[in-house]
Amino acid sequence: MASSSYTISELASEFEVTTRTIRFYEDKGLLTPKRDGQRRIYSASDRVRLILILRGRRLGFSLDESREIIDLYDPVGQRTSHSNAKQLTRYLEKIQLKQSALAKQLKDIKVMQKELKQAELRCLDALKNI
Amino acid sequence: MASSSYTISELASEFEVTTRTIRFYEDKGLLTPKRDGQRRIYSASDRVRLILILRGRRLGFSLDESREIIDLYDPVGQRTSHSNAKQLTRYLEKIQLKQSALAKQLKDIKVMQKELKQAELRCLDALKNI
DNA sequence: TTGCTCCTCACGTCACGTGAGGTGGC
DNA sequence: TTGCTCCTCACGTCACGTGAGGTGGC
Repeated sequence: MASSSYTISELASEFEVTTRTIRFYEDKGLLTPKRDGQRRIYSASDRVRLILILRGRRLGFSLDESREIIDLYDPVGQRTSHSNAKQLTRYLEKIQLKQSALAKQLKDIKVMQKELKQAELRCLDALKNI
Repeated sequence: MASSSYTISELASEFEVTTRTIRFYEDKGLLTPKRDGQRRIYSASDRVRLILILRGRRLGFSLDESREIIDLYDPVGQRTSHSNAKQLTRYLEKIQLKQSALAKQLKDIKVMQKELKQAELRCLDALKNI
């Protein structure tokens, strides 16, 4: 495959964030693009990490939580820290914690959707009766 | 029904937030409790507003967005601002905007759940093969 | 008097927004 | 030279966290 690299403004416009936001994530150690002189060069994997960070952001995660999520996606076995049972169990617990947090959020969304639906109906009804 | 009023610490412990957080919402005009001397007295409707704010917070909404949500729940017809078709249409549009935002968030959650499930399986598999 | 809960500043932090001022190659 | 995109400070903002220091009634 061809060289898949990106400039900061390419990523910024693709994901509709400011360049400041992307630089901020680098400052916090979440992204580590290469450099061409002063210019930042982002790889395909940098781009994937950014996608994960921004999805976390949309769900209200802190950067530390997104950092964890990225670590959780890291394939098992590619890191020596996962090579023993103790680490794997700890890792599994973290995954399950995130899962229950997501389940709770899903519940919140469904409740809010139901309530908005009702508000919509009340509104349509009021419009009809004008 | 009996007097349903609450102290700040009662609400704080019920919803697991700090009293600072609740006072902050008052500072921003989202809550307007009565006073008994210096002490704040929260009504049942203050409590409902707090519930809505905190649900918004769990979904990553800003306080201004939560303020809008609260307004959207406000029953049609109890506010004169809704008495004409133009206002009702504007209101309906806002509801539908929120609905599509929630739909997007729901999608994000489902993707993340799927990925965490895969990470969980990889992990369980690695544990089995130790 | 001691505890407890409440209160009001007020400075700190996190995740950026928003200029200010400067550089580099078509 | 002019534009464009990139860069590095650095101060501002939002949503609180976290003490500091003080009050009031059992």
